[in-house]
Amino acid sequence: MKLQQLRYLREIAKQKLNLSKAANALHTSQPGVSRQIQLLEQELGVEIFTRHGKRLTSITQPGLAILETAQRMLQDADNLKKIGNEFNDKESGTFVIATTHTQARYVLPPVIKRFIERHPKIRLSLRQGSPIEISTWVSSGEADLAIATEAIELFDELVMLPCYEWNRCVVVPPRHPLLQLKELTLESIAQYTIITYDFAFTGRSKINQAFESRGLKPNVVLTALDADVIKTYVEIGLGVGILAKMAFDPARDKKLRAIDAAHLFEPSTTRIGICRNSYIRHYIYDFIEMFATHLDTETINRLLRNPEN
Amino acid sequence: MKLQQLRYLREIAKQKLNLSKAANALHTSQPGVSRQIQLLEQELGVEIFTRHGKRLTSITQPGLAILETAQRMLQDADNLKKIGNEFNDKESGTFVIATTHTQARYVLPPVIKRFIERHPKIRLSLRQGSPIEISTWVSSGEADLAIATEAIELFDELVMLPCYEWNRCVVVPPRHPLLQLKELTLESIAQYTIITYDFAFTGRSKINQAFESRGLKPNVVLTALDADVIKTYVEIGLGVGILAKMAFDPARDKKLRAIDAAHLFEPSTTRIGICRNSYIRHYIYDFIEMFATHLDTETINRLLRNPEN
DNA sequence: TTCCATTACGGGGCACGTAATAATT
DNA sequence: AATTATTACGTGCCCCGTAATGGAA
Repeated sequence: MKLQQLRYLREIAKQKLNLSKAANALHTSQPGVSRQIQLLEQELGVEIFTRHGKRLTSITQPGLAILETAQRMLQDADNLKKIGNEFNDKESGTFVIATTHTQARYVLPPVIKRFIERHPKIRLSLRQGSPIEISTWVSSGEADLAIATEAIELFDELVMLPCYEWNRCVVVPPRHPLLQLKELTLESIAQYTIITYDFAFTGRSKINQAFESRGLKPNVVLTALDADVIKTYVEIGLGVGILAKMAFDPARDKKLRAIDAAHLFEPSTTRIGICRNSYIRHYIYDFIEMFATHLDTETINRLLRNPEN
Repeated sequence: MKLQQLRYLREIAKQKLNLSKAANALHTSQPGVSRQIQLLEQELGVEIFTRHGKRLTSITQPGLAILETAQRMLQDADNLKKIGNEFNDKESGTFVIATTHTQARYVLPPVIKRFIERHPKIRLSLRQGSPIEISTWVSSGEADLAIATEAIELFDELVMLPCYEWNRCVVVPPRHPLLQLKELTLESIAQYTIITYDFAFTGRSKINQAFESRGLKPNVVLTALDADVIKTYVEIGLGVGILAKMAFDPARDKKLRAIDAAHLFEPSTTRIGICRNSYIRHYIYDFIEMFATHLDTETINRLLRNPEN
């Protein structure tokens, strides 16, 4: 059994059973891949794929089990390389953070500034996407870390590290009637059209819950992928915005006013997602601790071992 | 990077850094091993071993990390083969149970009888040893399962599945004074010389605890590795025996009398130890469920994922 | 007809074995 | 002197790439 064969296998699965595409993606020849898969099947004594004549049509039951194990082996092979780099040259390497707009725009900048000051030789990159995309990237090894608020509990191979809780605010144009109220209520908000995050994003479900629990049906006229869009539409008077408090900056957003809404919605927790089986280089530990000071190396390791404590 | 290289690495570590012995154990040549290790070190960019001239003297820090990952990869490689066999021929295979005397002699026989009736083509073997040895075998993959009562919590890579609790009894020759008592007490036992299990065996520590908590210093004249030896010496009048209740069979042990001692000593729990990352063939699930009916496949899988629930 | 997997075949790289060497104990 | 790791060197296997073939859509 060769690691190559497992790489071929993984790529075929990734390319939805198209062997030619897999060969292409791996910059090798079609026959080579075909042959190695056959050899692997022969060695293990089972068919990994079902074939209709000369097409791969599906993965067999043993094939699934094999694929799963193969993926872990390949990840470990990557880990070996990471270990090599780690001790080889501690201060260079790559670091891919997958995150959502809100984090990238409002939370991460100061952290990243400190990080690149401390680790100038690390090639850092940010990949922005939806929570689902983010999780996929991390679990496939394309990214090292996910930072998001929702929907990353779905992936088995990711371990979630709670970082901090945050609340929401309501943003309105200056002189908006809501600014006159002594205390902001859900009922008063519901009188206006609402602009907020898209579903499956930054704690959107918490907003829905709050309104539903009071029997209110808010009129959401626009859902956006990021806070900047929301603010823009609030500015032009399309409605009131509900967004994460950290996404409002009085110095910057002079054309808007924010009203604290912490008492109206459940707080959300932002988490770091990290692939359970991946080797963690020292600068990644360092980054995590910068981002959430309570997550020191020891704590992280404990959480990685016992996911649910 | 080649799996062979990792095998060489693992074997060198196993042979305490003696490269020649490793080459021998793997039925290959010394230079081949040496060379491949060098290539691996070169590829990963770190030294795995420290060398004094031409001797391997120790494993470096990165070497340790590499070794650990390599071992998991090799185990996964084994798992792939197991998966192959599993689907290839469901009813043949091998099954090595590592266990202690007490289990092998008094508990396992009926279970094993049923097992070989149901899976006649499986090559089953029992390996008897001390709890430490047993754990080592399972964690190194030499055995599939450990069945024991103590000391198997020490190995990180083993998951323990609690099977059943058991208590102790005191065995004495016929017409022994202890048989006249209305109720057996630790004080009355302590008046006699005692024969029981060796340290680190079948719940020996529970026995010590009980006496100590009453401020008693029992006079243990003989410690044995198994119940048969204990019984033999009790028969010849050397003292009273304390052993697992299941190790006394009135039909067989006609020259002895047993007195229940469940109220004197904390019960012990017998557990199955299984290597966290190994692929479990269906007949092994089957065996475990025969041994402890509450451990069905689903329960086992859950425990494997969340070790401590 | 096109796309795609498999079979056929040849070349080159590399893993392994034997032999020789060097360094420790 | 004995043990043990490394270097030198040749051979054979096997992986891979090109070309050709055979099924599916």
